[in-house]
Amino acid sequence: MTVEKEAELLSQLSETERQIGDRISDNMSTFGVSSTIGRLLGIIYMNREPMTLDDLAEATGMSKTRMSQVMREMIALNIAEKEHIKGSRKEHYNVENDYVQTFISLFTTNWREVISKNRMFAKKLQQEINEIEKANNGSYEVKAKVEELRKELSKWVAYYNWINNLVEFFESGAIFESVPVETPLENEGEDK
Amino acid sequence: MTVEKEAELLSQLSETERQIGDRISDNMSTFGVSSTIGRLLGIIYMNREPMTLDDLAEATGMSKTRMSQVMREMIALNIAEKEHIKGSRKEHYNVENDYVQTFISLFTTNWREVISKNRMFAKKLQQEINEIEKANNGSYEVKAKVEELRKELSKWVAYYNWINNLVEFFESGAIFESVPVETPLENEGEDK
DNA sequence: AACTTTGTACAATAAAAATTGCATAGATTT
DNA sequence: AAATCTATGCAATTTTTATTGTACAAAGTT
Repeated sequence: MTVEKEAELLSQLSETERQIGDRISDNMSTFGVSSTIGRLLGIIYMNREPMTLDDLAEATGMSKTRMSQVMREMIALNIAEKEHIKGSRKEHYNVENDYVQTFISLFTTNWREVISKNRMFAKKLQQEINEIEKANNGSYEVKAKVEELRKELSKWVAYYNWINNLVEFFESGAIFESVPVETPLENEGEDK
Repeated sequence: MTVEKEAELLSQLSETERQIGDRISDNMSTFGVSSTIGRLLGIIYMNREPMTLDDLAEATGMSKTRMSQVMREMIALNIAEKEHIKGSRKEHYNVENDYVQTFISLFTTNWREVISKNRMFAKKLQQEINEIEKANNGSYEVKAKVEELRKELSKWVAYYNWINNLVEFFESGAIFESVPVETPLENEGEDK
C-alpha cells in the first residue's frame, strides 16, 4: 500500500473518531449541561489519556479560561477528576470512561441537588400551613383551602421520596438487576 | 373572625400556592427545559382546570405569542395536551396532574429522541469502519485503529441499548415494582 | 359577505449564557 | 528573591436563547 493511501485512511479514521466525540457531546446535552461540557468529555474520552487545560484549549481552539471553568463544572458534576501526573506541574483531567457510569453520575448529581432544595421547602410549607390553620377561627373557606394544600403537600412529599429512592436505586447499582448492561464481547470480530 | 383577618389568611394561602408553582417550575428546569415551561406547568397544575392562552398570558404577564410557543413545546414533550371545551372557541390546555407521570414523560421523551438519532449514527459508523477496513491493505497502524474503533462502537451500541431498555423500564411501569410510589393517605389529617 | 376572534409566523428586541482577555495570586524553578 | 509558570477571578464581549409586537390566515359569528 502506498504511503499516501495509508495517510488517507488514517485521516478518515481520525475524522470518524472526532464524530464519536461529537455524539458523546450531543448525548450530554440531554442532561441540560452546556455543550462545551459534552465536547470536553468527548475529547478527553477519545484521547484515552488525562489532558491539561492547555491540551484542551489547543484541541478546542477555545480559551484556557473557559477550559478551567468547564472542568470545574465537570468535577462538580462528578464526571471528571483531577489526576496528578508526576514530573508535570500542570493539572491533568480525566473522565469516567464508562458511558453508563457517566449517565448515572449526571443523573444522581442533578437530582440529589433538587431533592435537597425540596426538603427545606417541604418543611417550610408544612409549618406555614399549620400556622394558618391555627390562626383560622371558623372560616370554612380557609379551612377548605388549608385541606387542599395539605393534600398537595403530601403528594409533593411522596413525589420527592420517590425520586430519592430512584436516585438510590441507580447509585447502588440495583438498577442493573432490572436493566442489565450487555457486556460487549471482548474480542468481537478479531479473527474475521 | 373578622372579614379582614379571613382575607389576610386567604391571601397567605394563595401566596403559598404560588410558591408551590415556583417549586414545580424549579424541578422542571432539571430536565433542561426552559424555565417558562416549568412556570406554565406549575400554573396550570395549581389551577386544576384547563387554561387558555389568554388565561396564561394574564397569569404570567407574558405575551400570548410566547404562551403559544411554550404550550406547543410542552405538547411535544408529552406533558400537556389540548382539551376542547364545548361552548368556547378558545383552545384549552391541560397538564398531567401526577408528578411522577410527568417525570417519566419528560425522561422518556428526551431520551427516545437521543436514541433515535444515535441508531442512525451507529449504522453509519459501522459502515465506515467496514469500508476503511476493506480498503486497507497491510498497514498495521490502520488495522490497529480500526480494531480500536470497532471496540468503541460496540461499547457505544451497548450503552444505547441500555438506555433504550431503561426508557422501556420506565414507560412500561416496571420501574414501580422496584421503586414504588408511596400513596399518600387519602384523608390524612381530616379529623384533627 | 363583512366583522370578530383566535392562534401563530416572522422579524425585532431584550435577557441570559457562553466565551474571552487581562490581571493576579500562589506555586516552582533558577 | 527574581523569574517563570499555572490556574482562576473578574469585567467586557460575543453568541444564543427567550420574549415581544405586528401582521395575517383560518375559522366562527352576525
